[in-house]
Order: sequence, then structure tokens, then C-alpha cells
Amino acid sequence: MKKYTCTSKEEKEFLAKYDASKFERPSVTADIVILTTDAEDELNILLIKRGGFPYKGCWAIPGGFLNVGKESIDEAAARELKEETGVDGVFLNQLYTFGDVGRDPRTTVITVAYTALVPKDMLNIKAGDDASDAKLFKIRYDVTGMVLSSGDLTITEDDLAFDHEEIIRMAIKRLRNRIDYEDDAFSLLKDSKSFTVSELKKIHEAIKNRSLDLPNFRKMFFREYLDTGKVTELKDTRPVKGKPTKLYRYNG
Amino acid sequence: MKKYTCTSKEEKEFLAKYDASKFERPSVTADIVILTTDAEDELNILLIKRGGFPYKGCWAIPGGFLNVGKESIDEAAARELKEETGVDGVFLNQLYTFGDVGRDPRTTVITVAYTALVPKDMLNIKAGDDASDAKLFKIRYDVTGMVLSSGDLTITEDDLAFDHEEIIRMAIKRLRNRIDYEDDAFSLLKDSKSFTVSELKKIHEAIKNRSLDLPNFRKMFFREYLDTGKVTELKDTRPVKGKPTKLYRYNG
DNA sequence: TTAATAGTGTCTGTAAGACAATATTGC
DNA sequence: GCAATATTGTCTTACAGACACTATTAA
Repeated sequence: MKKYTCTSKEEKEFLAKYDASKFERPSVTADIVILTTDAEDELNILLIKRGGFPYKGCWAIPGGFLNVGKESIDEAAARELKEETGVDGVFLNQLYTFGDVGRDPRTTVITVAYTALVPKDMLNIKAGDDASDAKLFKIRYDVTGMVLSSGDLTITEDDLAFDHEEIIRMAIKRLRNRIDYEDDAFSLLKDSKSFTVSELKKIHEAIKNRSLDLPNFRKMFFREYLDTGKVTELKDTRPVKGKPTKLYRYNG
Repeated sequence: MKKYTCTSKEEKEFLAKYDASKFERPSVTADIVILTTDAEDELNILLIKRGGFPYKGCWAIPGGFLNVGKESIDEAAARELKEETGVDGVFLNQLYTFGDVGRDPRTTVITVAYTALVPKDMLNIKAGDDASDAKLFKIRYDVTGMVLSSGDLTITEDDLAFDHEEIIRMAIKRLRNRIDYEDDAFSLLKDSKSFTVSELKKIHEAIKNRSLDLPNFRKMFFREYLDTGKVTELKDTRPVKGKPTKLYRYNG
């Protein structure tokens, strides 16, 4: 963004006298849909259990109020991500802004939602100030829609706070669309230094919630990533159960 | 969104005592990139000339502050669109939210940007309270990038207020991506009741800023719109310079 | 040898794009 | 007939998906 420069004394006086409180203002939060994949290569989401009103005891995506004047809305999202998970410097994509009247019973709250993709090993989950618990939930689907479960605990959309179910749905939908033409999937690799085609395929499968054909996935991988230089073939191989597999590195 | 119901006396007391002013709050605006096509079938954008500080005399996309508690952010965008153009009930798509520190020299302003596609005949352009002028600008490109012109007046990105050049760029980029898989183009038809394939093609050409092959466009049109039932073939034809052309109706 | 995983090759259908050819109108 | 526009058809290339097949390792 270009730097704004005051051009006149008249304008300097205007800005000095500007009363920022003359318009009523809403609260603004940055909330984050934090997604990862688990040991079974299924998509998981980080939710916190609300310790205070409103929606006390409900599960919510992490987030918090913008420190007005001290940080941008993007920085607020990054700060919240770090506070909740210790994670810094990962993929954080702005999703959508939610501003319906009455979506928060306290006062008008505008929420700018973000999506973060974080490998599970990087997550150091802490329950923040206003949370009594924080857990990863496996995201599955049945006839009624999305089913979130963490071990024995299974929650429905009624257990989600505010309009967070809508936010989660939108995040997953957007991610599914992006995965075919953006490089989002690489953010979920366990080892950022090297990966196999099968490992990348499992991430795509988790996000799309369906199994993919390995030969066809390889063709796409070569065309979109190797031939374009986005990915480099390494000389090493990784010993697995069967034939050892070639390793690649994402030049992100 | 589901309705929130207070479940306990304790919570009712909490909400009654909640002090909404304990966190500092930013201003929030809804700004709109209003696009149309002109008589030469080229893409145009509505800009207003700022009558007051900051960026006095610069051109900006229309917008305004959220009426906190009285309207959602979507409704604020629709209200601003109506105030500036008299237009109601058209395509309004949320684009992105801008919240960098210092993007407005007065105070922290979070701007939720929208894109509106409006046929030129529907536009009844008025310069609002804080605007000294309002004009449609033709959007063209040269080696330096985007060039905006209205008759003899040509402006550069330095004549645009705030970070509005970035917002405009993003709106056009998003629209170009959407045009191939969403029904946005139909919003720009001069006559919503009937149109010809050539007319629709001209809208696609204006948005993509390149000419398209009519036979190939027809194939896409039949496959994506007619065969899917999104568009109905009418019995009438429209007399034009050469062979009369079939009319279609969008069942939007 | 068998199980398991990696990796190659082939076939089909769909779609994009270039472009030739035909059709129907007004003048 | 000619200009202008609409409309149909053909050819090539690219890509997605299904699936048969081969390769290499550990046990």
C-alpha cells in the first residue's frame, strides 16, 4: 500500500481534530479455522470449549478481538494462531467476513475468518484465557451432514458456538476448490524438506474426502508441480513397506 | 443462522451487564466496486471524487460506515449501492476485507469490499454527501497497468484514494475467475428478459479483456447453460444487421 | 513366494481452441 | 450479388478418470 502524505496545513488540522468516536463502531475479531490431518490421514479441526458466556460450554473456532491500531487484521489472525497453537509463519488465508446482526448476543461483532493449514506435529495446543478446553476433532460426514468427533466425544452443529458451523463449512468448501489450483496442500506435509507422491496424495484425499487414483494423481503431479519447477526431485528414496519411493521437495 | 437463546439467569445477567466499550473498536465500512459495460462493450467502474479529507480530490470507490446494530455488513453494502446508484436487488458479492494499519489516516478502518455488476441503463449516478463528483471510468490496460478514463479525463493509480487501486484490481481478477463457473455475466445483460448469444459473449469479452471465438463460445453456452436448464430458448428472434438471432432467457 | 507399495502405459470421454464452411438476413 | 451476422461442423490437443500391467522391496 502506498504511503499517505498530508499535503496541506488545512488537512493536518482536520486530521488532528478528527473525532474517531463520532460513528458508533462494532467489535472486530479474527477467527481461524485451523485444519490438520491426523495419523489416519483424515481432516481434523481445532476447536476450543468456551469457558464463559455467551455460548458457554459450546465449541468454537479460536479467535479474538483486534488490537485496534496496533496490528492489521491479518496480524491479529497470526497472533491468535500463535497464542492457541504456538505456530508461526504458516499458510493463513482470509476466508470471509461475517457481519449479520445478532450473530453475537453481546454486541455487534464483525468476524474476519481465516483458514490455517498446519501439520499436526507443529501444533502445541493450549486452552486460552476464555477457553476451558481445546481439542482436535475429526471431520466426517453422514446423512445429516458434518460430524465432528474427538475420541469418544462427538458433537453436532448445535454444540458449535455462534455461526461457526457455517464458517467451518465455508472453509472446507473453499479449500476443496483451491486444492486443485493453489499450493495449499504442501502446507500440511509432515516434513517440509521432503515428501513422496503418496504422502501428498493422502493430503488431497483428506481434503476432498474421497480416494484418488495414484497413477492419475502422479500424472497431475508431474504436469502441475514437477514440470513447472514448483517441486524438485531429490536423489534420496524413502524405504517403505514395499518398493522404496522417490522423494521430492516443494520449493515454496 | 440459528437463533441464540439464553439458557440461564446467570447468563442473562452477564449479557445485561456486558460492557461493549471495554475493547477498543475500529470503524467498519462497506465499499463497493461497481462494474458495468458501456456502449462500446468495455468494462467500466463507478468512482466518486472525494469532497473532504483525507484524500480530498482523489477518486474512490463508493462506500460508507456500517450502521452498527441496525444492519448487517451485507445490508450496509446494499444500502450504499442504492444511495449511490438507485440500484436495488442486484448481484452483490463479498470480495475481501482490508484491515492494514494506517490504510486510513484518520483512524483504524476495516473495509469489507464488495463487487456489484449492474447494467449501465439501471445506474442513476448521484454524488453522495462526501463526494464532489461521480463518474463511470472505462477500464483499459497499457504497459504500466490499469488505465482509467472518463471522456477526456484519465487518472492513474496515484489519483485513487486509500488502497482502492488494490481493491479494484482484486475485484477484476476475482470476476475473471468467477465468470467461467458462476453466472455473474447475466447480471450485466441490458435486458433481463431476453438476450442473444452474441450479447452474452460481449460481456464475457469485456470482463476477460480479450475477444472470444463465437462458435466455441456457443458450444460452451449450450453445454453450460442451455443443456443444464439455466437458460431457456425463446421462440422469438431479434432482427439485426445480418441473419436474425435467437433469443434466450436466463432463469436466474 | 507373497504382500505391499511404487510406478508405467493405455484407452475413453470431455472440453478448449483454431478455423473452415454454410445459412439467412438487409441493402 | 455483397456485407454482415448467425450457426454448424471439423480437427487438434490437453486432460481427467478408469484400469491393466510392471517393478521393487521386505518378510
